[in-house]
Amino acid sequence: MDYWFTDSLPYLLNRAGVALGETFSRRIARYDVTLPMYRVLAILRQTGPKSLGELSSLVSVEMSTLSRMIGTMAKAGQVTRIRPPENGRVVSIEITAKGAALADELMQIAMQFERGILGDMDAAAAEELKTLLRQISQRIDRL
Amino acid sequence: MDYWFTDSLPYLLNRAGVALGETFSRRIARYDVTLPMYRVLAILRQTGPKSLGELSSLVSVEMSTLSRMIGTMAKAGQVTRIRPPENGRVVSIEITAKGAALADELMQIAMQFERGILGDMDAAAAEELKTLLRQISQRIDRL
DNA sequence: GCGCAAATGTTTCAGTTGCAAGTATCTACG
DNA sequence: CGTAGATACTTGCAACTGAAACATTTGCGC
Repeated sequence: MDYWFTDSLPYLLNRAGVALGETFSRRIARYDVTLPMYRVLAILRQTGPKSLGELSSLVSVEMSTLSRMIGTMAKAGQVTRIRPPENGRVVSIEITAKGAALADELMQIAMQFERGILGDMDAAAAEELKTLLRQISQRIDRL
Repeated sequence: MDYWFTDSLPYLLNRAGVALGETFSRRIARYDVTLPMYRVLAILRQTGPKSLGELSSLVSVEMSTLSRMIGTMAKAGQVTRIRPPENGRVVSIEITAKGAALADELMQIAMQFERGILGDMDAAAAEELKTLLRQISQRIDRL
């Protein structure tokens, strides 16, 4: 046997991802923000308005799910939906001042969290890890 | 700004994990097996019978969800639930011959899939990546 | 310009999930 | 022994999800 499932990339990736996600979710739960919501806030905050479709692929969430999520975030005053006059099909999602403030606060927590995880890990190794993860995503998209 | 969300570890990890999972799921869909089911089969196949609780933590799935999943897998004749006489609380999940054959077939696909992903990536780099992922999981469990 | 296909979101509905409560078994302690 | 508490799993129920149907807008071919 030259293949060990528990040494396979998808398994290890899923395991680490779920563990990270659960832990971080608990840490931001008191803000009444779920992890995917945080991702939306962070991306809007750092890269400006996005259409639903763009957001969907950026945060890896189904568009129908995201549509509803944006609805509740809009109700909470964190984002707004805008129909740009130049293209009535698209919905541009923009972050509000309130949402931006929240995003800033949460990103502080995320920074600390990531530092805690990478901790004493070699900085170069961490960078290498990230590069590999990016390569993997790209490779799959192209597959 | 010294923090870029889309360069953060949880984001990259989730992105790669979701992409990998979706692609592989599609590839095994014709066997009527979901990705978590495949994980259960592969683990049982390679490491022998496990209790529900053990399986739950190994495949990162809630026990209640897993309990129902094992129910449908049992109906499909892939696994059996056994109450060990020496401990009536536990349910030992064992893979059947049919399940084992299926697991073998799916693991072949998984091997090819992983080779396709890692592709021309440096073997040492891939090993390093896996080591880092293991470290991250451990570090979180201990956190 | 007009009709029709494609693009982009939203809604509906059936199926799934996760939490909390329930059940069964075991263990420890008086 | 008997009973309180812990452990391991299952089930009920409300909330959530994804696929498909729907609605709206745009752009293409004629």
